[in-house]
Amino acid sequence: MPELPEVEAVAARLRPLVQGVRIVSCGQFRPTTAKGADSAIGRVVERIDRRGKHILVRLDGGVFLRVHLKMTGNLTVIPDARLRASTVRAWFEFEDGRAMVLDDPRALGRVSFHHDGEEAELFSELGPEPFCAEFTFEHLLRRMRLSRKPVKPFLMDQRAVAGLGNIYAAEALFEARIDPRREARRISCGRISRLHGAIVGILRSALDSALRAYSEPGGFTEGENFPSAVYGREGEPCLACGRAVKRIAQAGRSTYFCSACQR
DNA sequence: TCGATCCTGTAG
DNA sequence: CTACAGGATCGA
Repeated sequence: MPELPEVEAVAARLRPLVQGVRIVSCGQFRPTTAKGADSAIGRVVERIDRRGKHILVRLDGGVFLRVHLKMTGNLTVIPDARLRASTVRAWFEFEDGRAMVLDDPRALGRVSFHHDGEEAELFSELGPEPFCAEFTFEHLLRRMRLSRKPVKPFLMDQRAVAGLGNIYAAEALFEARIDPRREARRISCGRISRLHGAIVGILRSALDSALRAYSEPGGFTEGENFPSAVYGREGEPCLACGRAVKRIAQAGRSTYFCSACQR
């Protein structure tokens, strides 16, 4: 489920619920789910940050929990730590009886405990945040010139820019009218400029709708999010030209695109 | 750079 | 039953 916009929405909803609360116990589904989680016991949550698709739960004493939701994870607060859904894979009980839980049917999501000093190394391969000044057209150009990957797997690998996944990479390439199969380094300056704008624009509007969806009373309403132009629309008419949207496999993932509009 | 792998659920 | 899933890592 989550790319940068959804992860940011999860973090935003968490913030007011956990700030200043002390963790008194924790548990996990399997020892690989939340490595080092016990070290969080007795600490107070100071802040929730996000870096790419990672959620950082800052704790007192210069440490943090890193949470990655992978495909189907969700990080929420439940009112009673004892009443956990069967899909909860890691939980952190608070003094007041509530709990922050990693709920993930597919159990791919991970939590890990770190000292602040490890942060730089932890994210040394992670590209800049798409909404930060560091993510410029020049930066994208430079990175693209170095990669022989097809541009869509290139965008998904988190090193050129953090936070894009299978949906928004496809959507950005559609908006920029670029063929997802094209080698990154063989794409012209003009197209890269369009792509840069499309990445920021797509993530911006997806973030807006994710924040809206998460703030509504019903909570998280999946699918009601961002209306896709190409993702998941195999065989349906391209919104620009009417020809059928295609689906191909790239690096083991589905890629949706319009072979007429994207060249 | 590609395929297998981690996991479970759901759609066809 | 098989295919596939809004992710990422690992080894060949």
